[in-house]
Parts: sequence; structure tokens; C-alpha cells
Amino acid sequence: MKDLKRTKIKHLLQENEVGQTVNIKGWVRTKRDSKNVVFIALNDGSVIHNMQVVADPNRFGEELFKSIHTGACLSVTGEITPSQGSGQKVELAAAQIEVLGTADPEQYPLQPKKHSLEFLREIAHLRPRTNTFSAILRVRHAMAYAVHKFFNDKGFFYLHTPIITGSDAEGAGEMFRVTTLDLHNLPKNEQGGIDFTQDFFEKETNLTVSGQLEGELGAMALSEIYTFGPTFRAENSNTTRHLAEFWMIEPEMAFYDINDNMDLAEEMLKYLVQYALDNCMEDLEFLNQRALEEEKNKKQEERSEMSLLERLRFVVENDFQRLTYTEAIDILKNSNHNKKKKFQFLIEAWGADLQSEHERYLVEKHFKKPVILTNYPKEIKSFYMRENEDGKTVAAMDILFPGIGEIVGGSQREERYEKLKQRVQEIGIKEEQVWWYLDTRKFGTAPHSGFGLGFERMILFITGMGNIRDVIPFPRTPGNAEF
RNA sequence: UCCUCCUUAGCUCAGUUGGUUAGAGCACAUGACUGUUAAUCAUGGGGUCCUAGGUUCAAGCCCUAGAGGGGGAGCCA
Repeated sequence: MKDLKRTKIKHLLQENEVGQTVNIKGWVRTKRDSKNVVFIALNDGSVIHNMQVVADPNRFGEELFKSIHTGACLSVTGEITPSQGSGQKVELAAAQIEVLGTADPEQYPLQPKKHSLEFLREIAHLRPRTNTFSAILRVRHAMAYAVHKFFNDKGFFYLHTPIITGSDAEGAGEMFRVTTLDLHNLPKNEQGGIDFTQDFFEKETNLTVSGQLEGELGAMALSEIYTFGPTFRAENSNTTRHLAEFWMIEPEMAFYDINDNMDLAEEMLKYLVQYALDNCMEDLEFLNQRALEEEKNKKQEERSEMSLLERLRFVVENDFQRLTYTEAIDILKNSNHNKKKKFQFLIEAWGADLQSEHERYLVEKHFKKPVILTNYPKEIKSFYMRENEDGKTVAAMDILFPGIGEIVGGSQREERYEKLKQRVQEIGIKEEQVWWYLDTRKFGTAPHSGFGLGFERMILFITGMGNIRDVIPFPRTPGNAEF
């Protein structure tokens, strides 16, 4: 009996195994005892539900159960039987219980009760053992898998772009420096600056803030590629939607114009949501319930009109609203919100960057659905975006989601050599930094497009969580790199 | 980085106008209970009131500074 292979709880709850003798291993969620019977809810992370272990205390002796508390790890062997209670169909009648690891209840911080997310962040090494975080991590896994499946099925190639980069022209924010120099004794060059020729790469290097530029190199050979990897921003951003280390998905496609780009992004977002609905329903139902409980603590006007599951279905079933920046400015300028001066930043003239209050108004109040904004003024967008015929806007597109804001940012890339070179000069990027990027426009250039999707922002939307620190196992934010 | 709010038992929180020995629920321990569902019932232990300084006869409560955390803004994905 000792050599019985472990069975996952997910399997036992799905399949009819009544009468079978099986072994399960997992962590104790709760223990309830009375004189003649002990119930232990055991969870192994394979599924959100627990297996109820039923044991006769007279058979095992009192001492065994005194060492079993919430958090302990057990190996239990016994027969799967129909449950007499109403909470579950089957349960495990224990014949053998082995304590693999105890959890001293005076020290173990997790209790069978509701904990605040703030407290759980302080014990991020243990929070995967809660229902909420195990559900999030399973959904996160499923989404990562679905990203690869989506692109693979479309014939895109997964391109591994570098994490250490020697280029600081990506322009997406402050970078983390990578060096092996002795920080207490830095070598100096003749000008009195730091002599990076003595560094590991013999030049300044940083952690990547985007794989896009390298992604374009791949698209100019393989036609359609995507990247999916960690990205680093040393911005001092303290918000519920920014991390210093996050995961980004960046497809890049030759021969796609801005409209093809939007179609792909919308199709992908819908695919991911549908995949979660098809494959993660038990976890989503739990998260839906959790979100409903949380809503009760909010003021009436801050509550969302739809539940999490309703929001997910809504995204799949409805087309995203597409409009240009110029149209958006008109809507905002003529809105009662603007006339009654309810915006902190009033919309007055064309050319201003949209504040998050404006984006929220468009998505949550005006259209009440995901919005794709296009053709922004070139002054407020990046150098590599393709200039439109009007000479003042670029073929950019941002997808805005309710509650999250910008979830996708993309554009048709400037494929004309002279135009791109001119923009590089205007912005003040040194040509020797991006010569390889300019080469793609010199040799066999082609119209192409791409976008970036913040993976954690997508997980925020799908799980209904409110803080990005709760949808990544070990969040990195300013002042915090614990665990 | 800016604005704003918070910090009291392991956790979630109450604590009146500044006034005696700082409370509750959960958790934990002990006991009871013939099948529970975050079990229930009884009893018990558990406190650097974030830190430092100040005002006062008297500070958990008022003032100053600092630390940690939440929310919002900017930057963006």
C-alpha cells in the first residue's frame, strides 16, 4: 500500500473512482473534529476544491491529530467513498495517514479565514496556498499557454529577444543597469567618466524595456513573430497597474497595416478570454464570487455594473469600439463632463495627451466597451511609428479596457528609410546606436506592424483583481524585491 | 516623484471630550459534542497601541519628525 502512486485531487473529483483505493498528498486547509470522526480538507493545488478526508480518531490515536493543523502537509491513503455530507460528492476514507510536514499553528500565518490582500503580499512565499492565489496562478498559467497556442496556430514564430541589451534607444522608460564592475572602485577613462570598456560587455548594458526593435528584425525575415518574456522598467511608478518587472507579449508582423494590426490584437484578446471561459471555469467562478464580496464594501457609484463573468462574456461577444484620436477629442470636448468642468484636466485643444480620466470616461461612461484609439499626434508618440498622410498624426493604436486603461499599445512601423532616419535625428537618438534597426529599412524594407500586450494587465482583467501586485507570484516594485 | 488616507493581540477591527487595569470576532490551547463544511458550545492564555521626540497632573487619542502600507495622479504595458 505504501508504494501506491499519488493521484491528483482534480482527477478524483472529476472521474468516478468510488471504491478505488488511492493515495493523495496535499496541504491541510481546515481540520474539524468530534469524538468519533475527524474531517480534514486537503488541497494539492491541482484544482480549487479540496478533498475531504474522513478519519476515525479511535483508529489512529489522538497524538496523530494533535500534529495536524492548517498548513501541514499530509500523505493519505484510503478508499474513495460517496460522501454523507452535502458539500461534496465523494470523500476519502483514510486508512493510512502520514504527516510529511507539520505547521506550528503558533507560527504559521495563514488561518482558515479571510486575509487582506495587503497582509498576503507580506507573505508572498505562502500566499499561493490560499484559494484566491492558487486560482490566479492557475489562470495565469492557462493564459500563458493560450498565448503560445494562439500564435502557434496562426503560424507565428516565438522569437527570443535579448534580456540584456546594449541599446538605450528603446525609449520606453528608465532602465536597470547591468554591470560586473566593482561599484566601490569604478575604473575611470581619460575624461573622468566611468570606463565601460573594462565592463563585461565592454560597453554600457541594461535590462530590456521592450523586445520590439529586435522583434522587427525577426519579422523582416520570418514574416510573423512574437515575443513573450520579462521586461524591466526602473520607473518610480507606484500604482495598481505598474511593475518594475513584468511580462510582455509583442507580436510583429510583416505586410500588416494598422487595420490588420488592430484585427489581430482584438482577435487575440477575445481568444484569451474565451480560452479562460472554456478552461478555467471553476477558478473563474471562485474569483467571480470573491469580486462580488469585494464589491459589497464599495460605495454604490464605484460598483461595476457587470460581474466578472459578465464582463468576460461581454468582451468576447462585442466588437471593440474603434475611433481616431481626433474623434475622441471631439467627444470629450463636447461631453457634459467637460462642460461642467468635472475633468481635472479640461479638454481644450487638439494635440493634448489624454489623461487616464479621459480614457476612463470614453471606455466606462461613453462607449461602455473596450475602445481602440488610433492616429495620435506624432509629438506624443514614439519615433518608430508610421507618419500618416496628414503629416501630423501617426498610425498608432491603443486598446483601452474598463478598469485597467491601456492594455495594448501598438502601431504600424515607419518603413520608409528617409522618414525614419529623420525622426531618429529629430528625437536625438545617436545613429550608431540603431544602425542595425535602420538597416532593415535600407535592405528589403516592407510595411509592417506590431503591438505590445502587458501580460499582467490581461491577468488583472481576467481574474477581476484590482492590484497588479496580486497577479504575479513575486512582484517587483520600487522599494520591494523581497522573496 | 506628487497628493491623500492608514498603522491598536497572530489576523480583521472597535476604542466616546485626553482620565482607573486597552476590548471584540477569528486564530491558538484545554474540555464537551455520533457526519462536519471557514463546524458548534464552554473556559483560558495572548499587547513595544509603528518608531523617536514633544505638550500635559495625565496621551492609544493632541503636536513634530521618521518608517511601513493603501488609494489617486504622472510615466506606461
